[in-house]
Amino acid sequence: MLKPAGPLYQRLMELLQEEIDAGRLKPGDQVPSERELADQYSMSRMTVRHALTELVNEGILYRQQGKGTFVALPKIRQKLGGLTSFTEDMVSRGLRPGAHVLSVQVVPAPYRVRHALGLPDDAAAAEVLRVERLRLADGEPMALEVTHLPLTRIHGLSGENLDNVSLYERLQQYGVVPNHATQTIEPAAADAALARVLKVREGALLLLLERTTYDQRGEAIEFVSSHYRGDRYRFMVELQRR
Amino acid sequence: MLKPAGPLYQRLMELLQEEIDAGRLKPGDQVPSERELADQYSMSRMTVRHALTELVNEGILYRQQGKGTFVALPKIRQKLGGLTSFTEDMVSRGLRPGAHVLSVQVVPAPYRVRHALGLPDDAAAAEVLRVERLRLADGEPMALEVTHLPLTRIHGLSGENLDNVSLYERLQQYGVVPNHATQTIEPAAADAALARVLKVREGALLLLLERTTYDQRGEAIEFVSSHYRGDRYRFMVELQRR
DNA sequence: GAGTGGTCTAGACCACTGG
DNA sequence: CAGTGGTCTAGACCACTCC
Repeated sequence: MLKPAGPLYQRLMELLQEEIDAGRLKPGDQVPSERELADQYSMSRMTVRHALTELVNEGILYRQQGKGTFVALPKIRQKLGGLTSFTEDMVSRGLRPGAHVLSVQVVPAPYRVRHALGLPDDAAAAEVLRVERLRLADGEPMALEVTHLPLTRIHGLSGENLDNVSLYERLQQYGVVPNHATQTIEPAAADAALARVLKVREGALLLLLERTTYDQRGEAIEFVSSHYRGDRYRFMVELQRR
Repeated sequence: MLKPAGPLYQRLMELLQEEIDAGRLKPGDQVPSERELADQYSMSRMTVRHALTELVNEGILYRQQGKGTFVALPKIRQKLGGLTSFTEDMVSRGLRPGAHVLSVQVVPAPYRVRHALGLPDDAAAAEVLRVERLRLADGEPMALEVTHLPLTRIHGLSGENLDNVSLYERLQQYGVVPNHATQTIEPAAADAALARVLKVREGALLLLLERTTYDQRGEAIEFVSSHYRGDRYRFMVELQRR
């Protein structure tokens, strides 16, 4: 039966999700037609469609005009191109995340950072908070992460207490809510400095991830440059056809 | 005015898109309220909502309950985690794509490929078409790409005429339509063989991309392993918060 | 209180699929 | 042909924001 809380369409979504999780609806199965569901749960067809549309967008169901709505294979049901923090990323891999803050400074933004964050083209006027953190997984070095935050958005955030803390969670307290990001990935090799902090040999394979994160309005809120150990980290992404 | 073709909500989407492209609606601007648009174009509010919801999903607009609907900054409006072929990828980078087929064979699927494609755990029973192609951009080597296709889906596809052709386009003729994919990315170094075909020095930095592509039903249709030149290629992805 | 988006109804007709 | 999803209407009330 439908749970007694929240919008109707969300309750129907949960109900169908549970049917699938419990195996009562298996991949490839046809779900009841929109008119049947509307009758069965005493709601209008538009409300049923709302629920089904959301589940289709999440890749849990798929529709075929004239035929019906069906349960997709489990593989689809992974998070698609999800924007996650390092903390969330490690937890989802079954690792214990951690951080050591190596340095926190207010610096004039270099050209690349100004460009990524959309700051004025005047280094003196464009100051950013630069946070350099060694990211750990199960206590071992995983990545060296350098975050640049425009000062305009985070007046109070000084550099204390960033050990073992998700910076994303901290930013939310300032009303800075990540919505989406663009990321580039390229191969790199460890120089002497990187080799020392990451505990790998010089020349070891690394993955350089550069990410610009935006809020809902499309305003840049951080630029992060991270060197991940190639022997410990493999980047995963879900791609969706349009 | 509204164009005289296709569903109403799509015509409204196009109209708003044009207003934005033409600069008559700028980032941060509030678009007319749903009730205003409904009045103005003589359609129901639900139809207006349908159009706006799609544009919000595409990251072109964003909504704030109680306040209004607004135009997002242009940065958002890139393709989000789009599943593209090598051909499309190169074209979007302004490069001329090409391919040299190095080998086409029917082989028993190795363990990794069987696993990725969800084939039976019996190498003899699980045969795949293995296509090895050198991918070019502006005539220069960009990547060595090894594609594995389950034979069950592509009875007629023999190995000819795959030069300078999008394999995706060819697959569509067999009713095999890519819908989404999972991809992993890790750093690699060129061994002697890779160095020779990619025209880089041995030990040069590469990016190893491994992709499993699925159709709408969630059935795996290909497994591709590609070594990209690190000096020419940088992987880009858009991440979306959920 | 006025205006916004969020949810919901009870119908309708069209386009596509399959027998 | 019957059944499916795709589009559309003309209302309604709720939740939230701002004044």
